[in-house]
This record gives sequence, C-alpha cells and structure tokens, in this order.
Amino acid sequence: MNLPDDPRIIATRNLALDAAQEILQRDGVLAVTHGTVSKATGISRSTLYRHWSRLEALRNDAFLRAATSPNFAPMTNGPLRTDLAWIMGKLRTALTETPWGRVAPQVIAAAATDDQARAVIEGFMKDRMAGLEDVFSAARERGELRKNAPVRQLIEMAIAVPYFRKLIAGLPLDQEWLDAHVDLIYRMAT
Amino acid sequence: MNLPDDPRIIATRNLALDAAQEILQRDGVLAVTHGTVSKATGISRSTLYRHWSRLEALRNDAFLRAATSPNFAPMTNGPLRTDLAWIMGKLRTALTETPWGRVAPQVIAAAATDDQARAVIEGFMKDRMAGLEDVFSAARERGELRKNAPVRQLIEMAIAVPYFRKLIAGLPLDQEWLDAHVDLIYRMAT
DNA sequence: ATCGCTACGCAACAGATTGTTCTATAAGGG
DNA sequence: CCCTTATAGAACAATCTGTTGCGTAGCGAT
Repeated sequence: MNLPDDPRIIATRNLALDAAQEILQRDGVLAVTHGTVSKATGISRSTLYRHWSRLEALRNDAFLRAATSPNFAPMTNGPLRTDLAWIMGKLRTALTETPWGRVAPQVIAAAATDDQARAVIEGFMKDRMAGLEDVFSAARERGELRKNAPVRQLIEMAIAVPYFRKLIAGLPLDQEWLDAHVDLIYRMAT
Repeated sequence: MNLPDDPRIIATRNLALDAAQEILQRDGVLAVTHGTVSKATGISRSTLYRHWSRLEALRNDAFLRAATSPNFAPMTNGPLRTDLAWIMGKLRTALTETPWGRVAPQVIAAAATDDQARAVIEGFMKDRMAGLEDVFSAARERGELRKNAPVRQLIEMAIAVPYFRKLIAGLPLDQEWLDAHVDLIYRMAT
C-alpha cells in the first residue's frame, strides 16, 4: 500500500486516531464520528472527511489502532510452568497496560453486528490460542503433560479467566492472582 | 412504588422497552433514543418523552429489562456433580436462551462509563457467584471436597469460561461442552 | 350509557449534528 | 524560490433532538 510521506498527513492521522481511540473506549463505537474527533483534536471536520470519507473507515481504523498487539511470539524454551507464567504475563500486560484492555469491551459489543470488529476479535483470540497451543505442545514433547490432560479446556480457561476478570467482572489482574492462576493451570496439566 | 394500572401505560411501556432492548442489543447503548424507539414502535416521540423525560432513564430501563434474571435459587440437595450440572445449565440457559446473552456485551461495554450498567453487571455476577458458593459450601459440609480445593478459583473458572465462549470468543455452549466443563470443575474440586 | 380524566398522536419549533462543497491560507517538496 | 497540496473555515441542506401546545380517543367511575 502507498504510505503517504507528507508529515502533515501523518500528523493528522495520528492525532485523529489517538482521539478516536480515546472516544471509542470512553463512549462506544457510535460516539466515534467526524464531529467528535474534530472537537477533540481541533482538526477541521472537512479535513477528517477527506481522510475518511466513510464513517465506517474511521471507526475501523480506530479499532485496528487499539488492537495492534505487541509481539506475541511464543516462548517455548523453559519448563511448562515458566512458559505459562511468561505467556499469561503477556496476556495480563495486554489487558492492563495497553489500550486493548479498555477498547476490547467496545469492540466485543460492536462485534454483534460489525464484521470488522468481529475480525479484530478473532485475530486477537487466534494469536492467544496459538501461543498457548505452542506452549502445551512443547510441554507434551518434553513429557511434562499428564496423560489425557484436557489441553483444549486448559487453554480456554487460561484465557477466559483473565478476560472475564478484566472485562466482565471488573476485578484486578494483580500479581498474586496471576501466580495462583498459572499455578492452577499448571497443576491441572501435570 | 406506584405501579400504574392504566392498560394504555402498561402497553406503551412494554412495547417501547421491547423495542429498546432490541435496539440495544443490535446497535449499542447510544442507539437507544426516543427517536429510534419511536420509529421502531410507532409510538409518538412526545409520548416516549412523557414516559422517560431523561434519556438515561429510558436506557436504564432497557438494561434492567434485559437483565431480569430467571429464578436462580441455588439447589444444593444432590451430590456436588449434580448441583454443578444444574447450576451451570442454568447459566448456560441464561446466556443462550434469554435476552441477557445478546444484551450483555452492550451492558459490559457501557459499564466503563455508566454506573447503572455497572450495577446491572454486578448484580448479575453476585447472583451467580452466590449460587456457586452455596453449592461448594454444601459439598464441603458433605465432605465431598478435596482438602485445599481452590474453591474461589473454581467458581471463577466455572463462570468465566461460558461467558468467554459466548460473549467474547463467539463459541457455542452446547451440551457436549457443558458436560466436559462440569466434569473438569468437578474433578478439580474432589 | 355518559362523563371526566388523561394517555396518546400530531404538528411545529429552535438548536445541534451530519454530510458536502467552496475558498483562502499555510506548510511541505523540488 | 515556486508549485503542489493539506488544512481551516464558512456556508449549506438534511436530519436528529428536546420541547410545547392541541385535538382525539381510550379508560375508569358514576
């Protein structure tokens, strides 16, 4: 794709999408409009319409900016417990210290009717699932797993609980909880 | 509270809130307005303003109508496995066969900035948590629980996975999954 | 059945928002 | 320095929101 090199374009896009993401996480998808972004940034409405002629495009870019995940390359060197702690720590960081944790509820809500939003969610989940699958596969090859360990269910639980705590129940993802969570998954696997 | 007995009022309220709930689950909180509900129902805008003079009140009633849960009185008679299967079946039903499953994502998204929405979520969660706590307490008294069974974590997992599957990952909550889920929780507890 | 009360529908209105187009200005690249 | 183009700002119609007043129709009580 043709990336524009004009610094004015880049600055405008960044400023606008930062504000759009802020509005998205605070007020929901429908609150992201050319008008609200204009008011939040000082960028002229007409300029925003030139960048995103369709409102859908603006919102989609706001989704994508928030969902851009940090590198999640799985680490499958150490023993299972270490790998689990590492990858669950990564998930915890993504949920608590990146915009994703705040935007995700809005994206999830939009996913009911918005294909773009659903695609963002599915991409994110796929990454997480794949990372954990690699971790468990490596552990299986090292002979660390118990026979008939319910790997699929364990992966789901490993991911579901932090998402549930952060997005649904509003509970903290502190270190103490993380240790206990990793410990329980580990004990069920070995 | 003074319940109005005029059938016109009751009919208007029911019709409006049914439509509001429909709009809520389809387009999100911000789409619920006097205007959209009016268009969806044929009820005059001015009539809707008479019933809910503040928009916030209309949206809150739409939340509450969706979240009105079926009787969740815990059943702690049988052995742990039976109780677990029963209560998890209830949760599954609430998520798949009541409006709650479709509205919940919107309520969760709104909870970030809307106290009413947060209260609805917390009320719902409290019910579920309490039901499972009763189930595990009864099992403990019957001596069914393993020593040092991580009851708190098990309760969280029991609830988190179905919520995650339905609301976040978009996976089905079929009977096969439910059986496996109950089985895993049971095995970890005993 | 009739009467009084009131919920409802309808129309009108100002104010705000949305989508579009135009012109003048200013910032960047050659 | 000059040319290109991104931006700001104004203006516009169309739509939406919140409010008010009025006539109609349905409800309950006598």
